[in-house]
Amino acid sequence: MPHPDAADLVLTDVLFALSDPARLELACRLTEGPLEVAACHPVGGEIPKSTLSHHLKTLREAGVIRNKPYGRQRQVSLRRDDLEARFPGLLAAVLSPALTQASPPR
Amino acid sequence: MPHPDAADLVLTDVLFALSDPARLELACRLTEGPLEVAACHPVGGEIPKSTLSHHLKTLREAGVIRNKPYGRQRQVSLRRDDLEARFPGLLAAVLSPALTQASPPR
DNA sequence: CGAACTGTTCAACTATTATCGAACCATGAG
DNA sequence: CTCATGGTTCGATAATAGTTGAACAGTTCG
Repeated sequence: MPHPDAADLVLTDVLFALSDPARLELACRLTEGPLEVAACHPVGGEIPKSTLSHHLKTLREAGVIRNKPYGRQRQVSLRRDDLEARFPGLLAAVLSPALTQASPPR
Repeated sequence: MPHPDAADLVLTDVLFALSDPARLELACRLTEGPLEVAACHPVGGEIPKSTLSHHLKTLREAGVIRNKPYGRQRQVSLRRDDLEARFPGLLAAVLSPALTQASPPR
């Protein structure tokens, strides 16, 4: 299961991966810590496994997340350091408005 | 020719608009100042007018650029202040790596 | 007015992306 | 080994995005 090197991250690929509401929302939740794939379903409700897996693949191939075996499941985590090294400030700038938008208004 | 209000800018739309290499490169050039549409062609070479107009539409509808009549042509400009107000730091985080990537490597 | 100039819109086509069921693969438990 | 569990991959279809020529619209100049 291939992950791009930190130095090879492509900005347009990262932006594209985060330009989908479901993927952006997941990236936000991953700032809290790693999740198993089963916990990566959108907040609204369950989606088919294959659809979820496709979104994870998009994020992984762009270098936004890491997806590694973890016992009989897999652990999904945000590649914070790699993203910060390659695109300083980007993650904060993208996720902070998304987080405030997600939190309950008032 | 509709432009979204600054308060209505949608993050995923902005990210999507900037996730295309040609559009991202144009956004970079617009940091230098406004351009006429004819000057918005990608650096590599000319593209059909209708294709260029389509990319400008994508950027405009996302709220990244403003496109206003200017004599017999149109002036294209970056909506820096509006973007900064809605998504602080985003533009800098996105364009600074793109700018260094564009400048001659050494 | 009428022609030239600058861009946008339209319509058709192509290409990429999303969605989802079914088949498949690996791991751990019995 | 066998079976259940947790996820990925495959293949087909639907939806969205990109590309482009041609037609159209606004502005300026003669």
